[in-house]
Formats: sequence, structure tokens, C-alpha cells
Amino acid sequence: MVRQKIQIKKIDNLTARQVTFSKRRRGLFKKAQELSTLCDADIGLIVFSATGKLFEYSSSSMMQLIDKHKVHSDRDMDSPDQLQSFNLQSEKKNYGILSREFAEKNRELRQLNGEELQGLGLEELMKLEKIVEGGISRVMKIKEAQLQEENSQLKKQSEARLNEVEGHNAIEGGHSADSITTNHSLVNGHLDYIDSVTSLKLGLPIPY
Amino acid sequence: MVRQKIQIKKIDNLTARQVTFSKRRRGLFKKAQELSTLCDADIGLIVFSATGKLFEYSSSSMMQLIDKHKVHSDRDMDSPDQLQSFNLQSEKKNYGILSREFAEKNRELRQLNGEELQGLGLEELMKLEKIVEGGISRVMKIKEAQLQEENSQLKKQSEARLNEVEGHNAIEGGHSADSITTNHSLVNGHLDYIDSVTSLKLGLPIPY
DNA sequence: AACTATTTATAAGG
DNA sequence: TCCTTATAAATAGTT
Repeated sequence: MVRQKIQIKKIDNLTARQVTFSKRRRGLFKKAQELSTLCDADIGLIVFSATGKLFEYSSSSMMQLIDKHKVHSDRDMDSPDQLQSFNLQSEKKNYGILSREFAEKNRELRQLNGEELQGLGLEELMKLEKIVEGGISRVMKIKEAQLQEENSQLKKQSEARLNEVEGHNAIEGGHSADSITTNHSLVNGHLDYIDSVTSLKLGLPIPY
Repeated sequence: MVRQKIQIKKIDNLTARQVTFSKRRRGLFKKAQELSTLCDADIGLIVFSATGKLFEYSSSSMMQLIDKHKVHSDRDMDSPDQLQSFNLQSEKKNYGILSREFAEKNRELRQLNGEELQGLGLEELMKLEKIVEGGISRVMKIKEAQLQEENSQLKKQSEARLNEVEGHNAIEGGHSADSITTNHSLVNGHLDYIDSVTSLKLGLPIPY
């Protein structure tokens, strides 16, 4: 475009490419800033060099801008039908990417202090419950479901034993061998559950 | 800068501003694309007009680029100390913003199908546990802790009753009034727990 | 939207 | 990386 007009294709010579990258990058950032100032626009510019180095410009805060961008991108994704079809056609992400996304999400969440979150009313919690239906919450809900089930098993069992204890006290005497045997099989089931609880605790320690 | 050089400050005249926005925006996007092609750079450009309209360019995928950007930004946030200080100096976000962020995070998570996530090995689950320490997971963990505690209470109780039942069967006769009374107070404790479980279920229904 | 005078960006070279 | 310089590209103001 100057001493000689150039073609817009990758520059072969490494040195020339680096020089051009440096010059044009500056120019681009300057133009972005000018546009932002002249026209009151909110602009974010992210540039990764071929070697992976990051250069960025934002007229306000890059994080806010990205949030704003995401809200815009999601405008057409809110109906369940569209979500469903998106879900079906989406490619799978690998674990590394997922982990990084979780880390990012949690970095943002840490900006809420614990008390504020824990102090949310029941209604807010229910809304959160509704919003959080996928991903990690699914895993945690599975664990929770296991515990709930375990609870109800234990509850039944406990009540059964209560009846038996009260039976003993009321009738004050011997019973049929059948009822005792039945009771014993329940006890074995119970012990199995204790084992599963123990391993769950050992396998997934939860620090509070 | 042409028929007359202009100052880089907000253009007062609305029409002139809109025209300039249109012209310079095109120029900016073109330059971004050229830089990307010439120097093999990965570029993302987000522009919001003063009226909130979104214009964007990305040499690859904006989502990937933003992910990549986030990973870079987080590079210095990984040590616990730095996280802590960031946490302390961070401003609080309101519930609306939090909700939108959750919604976004979950939209991304939905790209993982349930089986893939549920099929993660124990090690991966533990990593996820470690990563997810804040926000909603804290709320869910509180619920989980309540259930765990309930479980262990029920377990103790159940075992106590088992002992009593077996005592009945072994000794096959009357007991002291004391042991019966002791048992009864435990039963009352138990019923209280059932009540709390019931209200928890009613208050926070979990659809699986 | 098109024109065009002028400014700005930049390729090549040092 | 910075400087120079010739020239291409962008664009402010006008129509």
C-alpha cells in the first residue's frame, strides 16, 4: 500500500511479518480509540499474535464489555425450544475447556461475598435452583439425590425399628421368627448403605 | 482529518456522528481483518454503538477468543493469596447480573451432554469439586451438609434401635423403664428431623 | 451514497 | 525498535 501496494495475504518473511504486525497493530488500536471517542462507542479489541501474545484495548472494562456481548448473543437463546435445538447441534467441549470455564465463572462469583449469597431469601434460592439446571449442579444434584434417597431409606428403617421397639414394649413377649428375619435383612441393607456413604465421603471430601 | 483536520473528541452533531461512526467502523473492521490475514493473528473486535447496537468481527470464533482471553487474564489470579486479595477488593454484583452470568455459564455447560458429564471419573469429579468452591455450589453444599448431618443422625439412631431390637431378641424379656424412656426421647428428635426434611423438600423442589 | 481534497497509515529501507 | 519517505488508504466535509 505504499512504496508498493501489497496483497492482503499472510506475509511469508518472518521479520517483515513481525514488523508489519507491530505497525498495524498500533494503527488499529489508535483507530479503535478514535472511533470510541468520536462517536461515543463502547469498543473492545483483542489481538493474539501468532506466537500467542495478547494485546488488548477496551474503551471501558473488557470484562463488562464481554458480559454485555454475551447478553446480546443470548438474546435469541432464551426459549426452551431454541435452547434444546442448540443443545442438540452443539459440539462437545473437552474437560480442559470446561474446567477453565468453571474457573472463570467462579472467579466472577467470588466477587459476591459468601454472606450475601447465603443470605439470599428462599425465593432467590429457588430462582437460582431454576437457573442452575446443568453442568456441575447436575453432578451435585446426583449426590444430593443419593443422600436424599439414603435419608428416606434410613427413615423408613428407623420407623420400622421404632415400631418393633414399641411392639416389644407393648406386647412384652416373643415374636414370630419371620418378623425377626425380615428385620435382619433390612439391617444388612442398611450396612451396605453405610459403606456407600463412607466411600462417598472418602472419595469426595468437601471442605466447608 | 481531511477537508479539515478534526479533533479527537465526541462529535456534537448527531447526524455527523452517525455518519462518522458508520465510515470509521467499516475502516476499523477492514483493518482488523487485514492485520489478521497479513500476520496470522487471532483478532476479536466488539463495538457497541452509543445506542447499544452490537457490531462484531472475529477472525475465528468470538466465543473461543473470549475463552482464550479469559485464560490469559486469569494467569495471575491462580494463587490463593491473589484470589483472596482480589476477593476483598472486588465490588459486589447484584442479583440480576449474577443470574445472567449463571445463565450464560449454563448455556455453555449444556454443550456437554449429560452422560459425558455424569460419566466423568472420580478423579475428574474431585477436580471439579476443587474448582467449584464459590457461589451456587456453596449454597448446594450447605444443603448437602444438612443432609449429611441428617444422615449421620439417622444412622446413629438406627444403630441404637438395632441394638435395642437385638437386645430384645437376645434377652427375650422385660427391660428397665429407663432404657425405654431414653429410646423415646431419641424418637422425638427423629420426628423433628423428618419435619425439617419435609420442609426442605417443599421449599426447594429439585426436578431431576 | 458519491465525490474529492487532504490527512493518515504504512511498506520499504536505513 | 525507531526514523525516513514515497505512496496507498482512509476519511471530513460537501453535494
